[in-house]
Amino acid sequence: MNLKELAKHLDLSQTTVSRALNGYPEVSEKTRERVMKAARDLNYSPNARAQGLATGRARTIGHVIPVSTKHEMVNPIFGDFIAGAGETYVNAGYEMMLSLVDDQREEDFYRQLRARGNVDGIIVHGPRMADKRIDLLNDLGLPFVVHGRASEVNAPYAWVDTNNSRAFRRASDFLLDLGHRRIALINGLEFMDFAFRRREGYASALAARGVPLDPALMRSQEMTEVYGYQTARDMLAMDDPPSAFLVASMITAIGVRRAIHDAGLRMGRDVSVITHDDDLSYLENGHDVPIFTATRSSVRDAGMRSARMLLNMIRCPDVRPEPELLEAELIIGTSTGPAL
Amino acid sequence: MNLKELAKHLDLSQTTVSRALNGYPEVSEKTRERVMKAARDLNYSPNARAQGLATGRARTIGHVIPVSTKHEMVNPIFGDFIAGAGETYVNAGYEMMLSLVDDQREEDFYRQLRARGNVDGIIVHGPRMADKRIDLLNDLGLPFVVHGRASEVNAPYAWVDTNNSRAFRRASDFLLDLGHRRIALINGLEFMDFAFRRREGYASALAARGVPLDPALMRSQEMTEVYGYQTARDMLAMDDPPSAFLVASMITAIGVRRAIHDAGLRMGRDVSVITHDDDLSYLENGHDVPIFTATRSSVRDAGMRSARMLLNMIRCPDVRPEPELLEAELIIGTSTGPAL
DNA sequence: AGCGAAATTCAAAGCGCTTTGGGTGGCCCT
DNA sequence: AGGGCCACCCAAAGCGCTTTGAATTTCGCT
Repeated sequence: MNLKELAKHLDLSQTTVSRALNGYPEVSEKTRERVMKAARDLNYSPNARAQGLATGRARTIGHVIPVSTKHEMVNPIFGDFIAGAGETYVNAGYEMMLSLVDDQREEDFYRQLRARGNVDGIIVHGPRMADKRIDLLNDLGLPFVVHGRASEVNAPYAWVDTNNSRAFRRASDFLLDLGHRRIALINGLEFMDFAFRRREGYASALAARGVPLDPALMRSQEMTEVYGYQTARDMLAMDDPPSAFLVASMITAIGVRRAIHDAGLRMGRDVSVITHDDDLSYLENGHDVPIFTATRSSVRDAGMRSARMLLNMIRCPDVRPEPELLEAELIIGTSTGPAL
Repeated sequence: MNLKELAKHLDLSQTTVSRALNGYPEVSEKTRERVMKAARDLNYSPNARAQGLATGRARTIGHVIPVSTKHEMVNPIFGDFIAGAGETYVNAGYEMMLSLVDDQREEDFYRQLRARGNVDGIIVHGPRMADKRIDLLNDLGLPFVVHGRASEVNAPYAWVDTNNSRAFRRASDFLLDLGHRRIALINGLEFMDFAFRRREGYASALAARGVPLDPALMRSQEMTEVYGYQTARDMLAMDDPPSAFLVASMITAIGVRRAIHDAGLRMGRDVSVITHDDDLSYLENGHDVPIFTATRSSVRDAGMRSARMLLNMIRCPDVRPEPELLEAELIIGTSTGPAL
């Protein structure tokens, strides 16, 4: 069933039918009703490609997740981010296209995305510190929103980000206030911008109290459970072990907790742990009492905000969007206590 | 830059340029070279929508994830599945479209997907036991592959699934062999097909040894960490607590482990735990020695297989694909031991 | 009844590509 | 020299929609 057939069936021109369906005023209410009903009955939906070709807009948003050959893990926050964004798209009548792109051929990929015209805008995931993609996308003139930021990029661009440095500075202060001085940082990969910022927050807090940074207490890796376990285990076995851990994700923190247990210690008494909590749906941080003291910021919410921002940019191309900096809450759980 | 411009630039017809780019034989190697080079230089890529309109194929696969208003969690396995499938699509020149669809309006949604023609095929996620979608999709004639199966559906369809009942039967047998008789099942939502099958495997193993099923030891919920924790905590507080837990996911098993620790018990000595392990990239089950005894089946691999199967179906519409039943490995870790 | 404006409706062009159904020229063969 | 066959290239139609510009109908008023 296509427009032509529907029009013939109704004994109307394609023009009128198209206008009736798209809510144009030049068509009488009576015929509009008639057209709508017929469309429903024959369950007609316009062909998206044809519509796109005619209008020049794809009504599709691209989500591009970089995968490097070395680190091909898909960040577990992805599902929740998508859930938040997806909801927004559905309501606005947009589709969501997903692309995993090898960071070797990123540039090519974005150019093609533009040329092939299958998206009206894109969401950039996992920005690196001096991410080349931002300048490239600005050049291409394709609307985009970055989930996160790229520290060394000066050009303006739209982003939605958690205040990572502030969050980790507060978390560090909290531990310092409890008397901790040997505080380990179990960070994400530090070429990722968020991880870099978290380290900055941590470092500035320590510096403000005159606590020297100890490279032996700072690790940076992909945020798996095993990474948390091994790192904590190794650090706890040091001559001068940390009394507290600042951890970049719940998953990693769970590994840290395992190492603490294995070492026969108790979390929150013998060793303190603060983690960042993305508020993932399947990984609630305890129910009544939080397990981990945590800096919490909902990634699902970030997804919703990013999507909304991007749709606005597409709708009104000339208003420059205000970036959104989301503050993380500091949630006090049972995983922290005074230094012994 | 579009085909017309490129053709004019080369002083050739659109036909020839199109044919040169698409590898048709009716064009001399010399001009093909020339066309290719020009396309690269001017970085021309054909407009996907126009191409789709002309060919009638979208070169896009839809992934449909059901979200109910009650259970709006996105399954954490999703990222890994997508990673597996995505790789396959990239190599085949296909795009991936994601849709979150409320299970209230599923039927409508699939009809529209078909009518709007923005995908050539779809992957069905999270099949329920008597999933209506399968009959619907068979009617619609849109190629599809189900990740999982739907027990009460008789019509033939293409699927890729783990042998969940076998896996849980083996796991149960393993526990029974160790002398356990009070074995708790902490399952996923049992209207989900995989969860139903797992319970069957568990039940049949117990039945075969004459161990009666105890409803007090069987729980069915969305597979979060907190669910595992609360359930295990409650069960361990029973007068006649279980000596072993059979758990539906690593995340949930981590909650179970937490409850065991909190109760002052040791996993693998005082209480045994077996979990299903989807082999997620960020949640490796220990490094050298597995933490959990587990039934393991890579969901990433399932993603790759599903994608390949679907692409084959699209390529050769008349060969009926062979469904793939993947056996889970039983990995022996440190979380199980003889019953006391 | 007649006129102009407003309300409807329509035919046709165009979006950027693929593909059908010819053309044109070169070359071999008789 | 002339016919036939390739190899190569082209013009134009068509995919299903939107939108422009024009045609038709309706209606209020004088």
